[in-house]
Amino acid sequence: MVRGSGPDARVGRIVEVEAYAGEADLASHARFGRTKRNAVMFGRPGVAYVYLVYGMHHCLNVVTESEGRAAAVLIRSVEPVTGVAALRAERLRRALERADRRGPVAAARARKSIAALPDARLAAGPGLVCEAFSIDRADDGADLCDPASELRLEVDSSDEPMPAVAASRIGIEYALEPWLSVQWRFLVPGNPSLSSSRAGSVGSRG
DNA sequence: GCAAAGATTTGCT
DNA sequence: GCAAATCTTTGCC
Repeated sequence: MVRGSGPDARVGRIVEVEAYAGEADLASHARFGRTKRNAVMFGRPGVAYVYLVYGMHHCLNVVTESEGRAAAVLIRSVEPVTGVAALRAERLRRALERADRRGPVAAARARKSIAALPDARLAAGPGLVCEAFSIDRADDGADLCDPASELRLEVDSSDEPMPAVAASRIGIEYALEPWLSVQWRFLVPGNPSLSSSRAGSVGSRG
């Protein structure tokens, strides 16, 4: 995944994703049909579907199926590759934004907290990916396959192929079976940039 | 028109 | 371990 170009580019490897497959998938935003929010999911593939979750965090998805079929892949975790300083700076900027509303003590805590983060943890979660890569609703509908796009997907052929295992999806307790426990989360086992908060406890059976 | 819950993260108890 | 922050969408009045 790439944001920007030249020396200022921010680049990371996607190491954890979740699939949401069509209107029948009771865990998907498409389960109630087409809405203003999920409209791009029904459009052509290779496009970014970005939405605001819990009123505060953005999540990045890649539309996957042909037009009219509402499927997408949620980018859950990214391993920073280049532009690490910029990723950290953006995390810090966002943390300070939140902390400043609670006073100087909170701001100092936020600085310390971001500074202590290992590089690998800068985009270790769907909301954090969007913070570190400055992704918001402005990117909704962007063509991720166009090399000229500010935000895009690229294949690094020099990379070793990464092993992936399947696991159950996260944060969809409202869904019914079989959608609740279908193994549609895919991750690179042991990668230091995997999301941690709920991912660990839900269990990542391979 | 209003209440409730959500594909999350953080900070305090 | 739990609640808060905060806005979009659904579902019911």
